[in-house]
Amino acid sequence: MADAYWRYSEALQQAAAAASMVAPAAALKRPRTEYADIPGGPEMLGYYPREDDRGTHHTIRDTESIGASYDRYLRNGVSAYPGGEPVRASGGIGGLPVDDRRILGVGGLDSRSVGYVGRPEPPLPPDASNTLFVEGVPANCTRREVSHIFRPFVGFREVRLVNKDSRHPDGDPLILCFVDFTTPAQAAVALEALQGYKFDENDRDSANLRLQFARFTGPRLGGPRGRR
DNA sequence: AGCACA
Repeated sequence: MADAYWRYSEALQQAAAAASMVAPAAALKRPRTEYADIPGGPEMLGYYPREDDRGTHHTIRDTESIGASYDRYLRNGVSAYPGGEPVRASGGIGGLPVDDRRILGVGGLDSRSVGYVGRPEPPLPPDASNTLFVEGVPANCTRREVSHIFRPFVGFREVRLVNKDSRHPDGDPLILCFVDFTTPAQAAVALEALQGYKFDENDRDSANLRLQFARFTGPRLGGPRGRR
């Protein structure tokens, strides 16, 4: 898992470096002659002894070229960088099916929850609800502990734990968990991010969380077995 | 479909 994460970081750096190398805008805005006579010029980027001559403009230019490189990187995608295996946007980190688009695009249309890089929000499933149904919570788990897991997610409202008897007479008591979010989109973010979350990373039992959208109880939704 | 609270 650490391996996958490491490769991801490396891919980002290499992609950015490659993009800046070939970006024509960068070549135009950085004439070789400017630091051809400066020993170790490229390493001195951002440092100018005579700031009255060079400061402002060059700072802006550097920012622009970096932005251009990043734009190019975004357009081409991670898999465009030469060499190495492509890193997929939905690549699982340590087996976790984490979709970084959903994580980065937290909140989506809701301007109050903007705080990350804006990305188009993936379509929500038709059964999406603002409440998550969570299975796999250990029996000795407290409400406070579950809250610690879900609280960082934008739109988190509250968590409810419900004790249920095991179907088997000798089984451990089961804990059902419901987590409320403000919007279904915010619930979807937490669902994707915490799917398969290992509650105890040491315990061999390592209860994994299974998250779904809570289904609506009671008479509605087109009758008892209403499939539209 | 081991889905409850309002």
